[in-house]
Amino acid sequence: MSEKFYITTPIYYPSSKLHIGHTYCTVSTDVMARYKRMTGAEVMFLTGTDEHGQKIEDKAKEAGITPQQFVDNIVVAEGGIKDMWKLMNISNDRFIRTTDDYHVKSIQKIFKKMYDKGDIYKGAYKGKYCVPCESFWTESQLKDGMCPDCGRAVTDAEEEAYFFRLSKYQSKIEELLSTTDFLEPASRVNEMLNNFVRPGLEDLCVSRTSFTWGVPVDFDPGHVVYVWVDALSNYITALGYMNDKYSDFDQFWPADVHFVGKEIVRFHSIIWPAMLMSLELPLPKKIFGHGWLLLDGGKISKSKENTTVNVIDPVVLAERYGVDALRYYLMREFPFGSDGNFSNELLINRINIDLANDLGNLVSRTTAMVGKYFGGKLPQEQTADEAMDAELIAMASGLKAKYETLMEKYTFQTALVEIFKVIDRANKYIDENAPWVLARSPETMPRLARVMYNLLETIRVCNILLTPFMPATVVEIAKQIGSDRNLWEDAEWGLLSADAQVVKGANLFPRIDLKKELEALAQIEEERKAEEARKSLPPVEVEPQETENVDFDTFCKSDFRAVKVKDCQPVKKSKKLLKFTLDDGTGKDRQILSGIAAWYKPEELVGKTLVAIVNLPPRKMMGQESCGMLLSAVHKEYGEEKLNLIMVSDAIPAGAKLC
RNA sequence: CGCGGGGUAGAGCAGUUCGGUAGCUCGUCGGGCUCAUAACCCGGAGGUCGUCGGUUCAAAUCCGGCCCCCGCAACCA
Repeated sequence: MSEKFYITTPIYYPSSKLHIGHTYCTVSTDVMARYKRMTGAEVMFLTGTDEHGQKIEDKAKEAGITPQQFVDNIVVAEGGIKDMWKLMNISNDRFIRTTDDYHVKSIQKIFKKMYDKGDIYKGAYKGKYCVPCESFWTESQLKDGMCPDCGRAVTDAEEEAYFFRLSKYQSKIEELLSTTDFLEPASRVNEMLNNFVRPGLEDLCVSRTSFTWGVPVDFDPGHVVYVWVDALSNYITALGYMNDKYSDFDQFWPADVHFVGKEIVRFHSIIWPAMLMSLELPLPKKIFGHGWLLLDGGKISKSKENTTVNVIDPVVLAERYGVDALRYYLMREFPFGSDGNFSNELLINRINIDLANDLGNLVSRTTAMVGKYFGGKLPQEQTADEAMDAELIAMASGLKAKYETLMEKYTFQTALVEIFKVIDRANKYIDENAPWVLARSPETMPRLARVMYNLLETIRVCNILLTPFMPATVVEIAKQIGSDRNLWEDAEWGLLSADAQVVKGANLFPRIDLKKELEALAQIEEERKAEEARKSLPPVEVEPQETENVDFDTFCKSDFRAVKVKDCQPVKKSKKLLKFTLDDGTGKDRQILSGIAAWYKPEELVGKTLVAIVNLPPRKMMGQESCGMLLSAVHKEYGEEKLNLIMVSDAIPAGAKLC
């Protein structure tokens, strides 16, 4: 009986378009799934979408459509998530949507089962409530003790809700994380233990009454199941747990691995196993938290205003460079498990160096020579040269075992590095043997034939191992070298049939002009941004005016003065604050901190005459005292906040009162 | 002492689990080749592996102190 392998991506939240980070995660999972399938395992590869929740309900309302229509647009409509995975050549066996009927019914049963067991109980959700917004907030979400949305006062309030007894499983979870390799990479384990588990797990609120777009709690109208139970359970409902839609739960559960982004490691390594313990089901064998793709801005464009010049739309990138090139880059550039910097420049360089210069060129020069010297078919008479051939053959022969070890550990980057070491060696082998010299004399033709054969064999073995990463390209390469031995068990030396028909095909990976391409991408991105802004947002937006009057005396108490900037510095560790040393006419320096670092460079403000209110009580920010506040005009352009400091004529002396 | 990640050649990174000649890509300088996608191959220059101390025959790697950077958080009068 063959080994089974169940692997999943997270189910993504379709509140807007997916980006390259989602692609990264899904491609990784696909690579692993394809690898396992290749080795003969019975694979179940699941991905999907998490479609409920307040945010989607709100967005749908905004757009004037039903939540179901809204998610359909993003998930199944043309250019939606399903299309995107098709484009990326994702080989998922199943796609679950939490709005699928069978899932909804299963969730209700799961919820009931945990309730009947006593692991879910009815309690009160205590929090701060903003009446106008009809929203609950936690203490930490509040802004200066006020509603973060509207800025108005909040009141203590309680709402009836269901809770999951997470606390009950504390010690079991702690043991699971600290004594097994359930969660990888290990660096994430400490994070979980120190931050969440050891301080104590609190019971988890698993229902809401504040919105309706969710799975209804069938025994208590008005309540809907909150994200934890609804979303995490997808991994079992998609196999048919508590539903009739599928029936392979017994075959595939427990999952062999859940690939997840580091932001949701917490849910998968703490809440999910606790839920499964409650349901008395086996736990998945592993949670693997991969890293994030970070964007490095400002590298290409120096402009402060527009730092995001990287096109990160995977569709655009795949269209321009090919799906396989993009897949390769994602898997080759970053160690799976830690963060990496995504940039278009790295992408293009990687394609040029590895795929065009090394792999593509190797295939090209090899097939060209077999065509040129032998008309596409190698003769039987071949002469080996032990000294010349040994290293190449050894490397190619040993590759499969190395590769397997690395793939089993999810170290995709290193696996690819190993393959390309062999490809590099083959390029060198050509130089060492100088086939063009061998071709000059009839006596050396048998040797030439052997050299060619060794090259074809090397390409064939590498090509097989590249299958999970570049599923389309490997088919083309196999065709060019005339190989019909392309399976996992064929990744051994010496299997290419004697009468293989070699044909030189089109270039697999044309070289890309880096400079031109970066410019083109920057332009696409700019156009896209402008387009979006025009479509969805007003060009200029200002705050609505206050309707309440302020009495004259109160107004007069505010002391506004002209001040001159003597010095201005960024505040350490703060992205937003600038520290001003000001001349306010009193002869004593005044220090004010202002959150405007996003709009101004410190040095450009020195010497300017600004307006400040000087009789506000001093306030500490980031450990420093701020005495007053600088006045600015604020508005929005295409949804983007704009801020302009009030600058007045330098003819006005420091300390002049404004009234 | 809020939590975590990191500091290795001009740039970008691997190596740190389990100490033993410091490696890869780009760039740069010089050479070779002409089969190939102006690609390929060889060689050179360039590193006190953040810093100080400890353990050791031996430290990028283990231990301790410190400095700096980046996320999260906080702050944003």
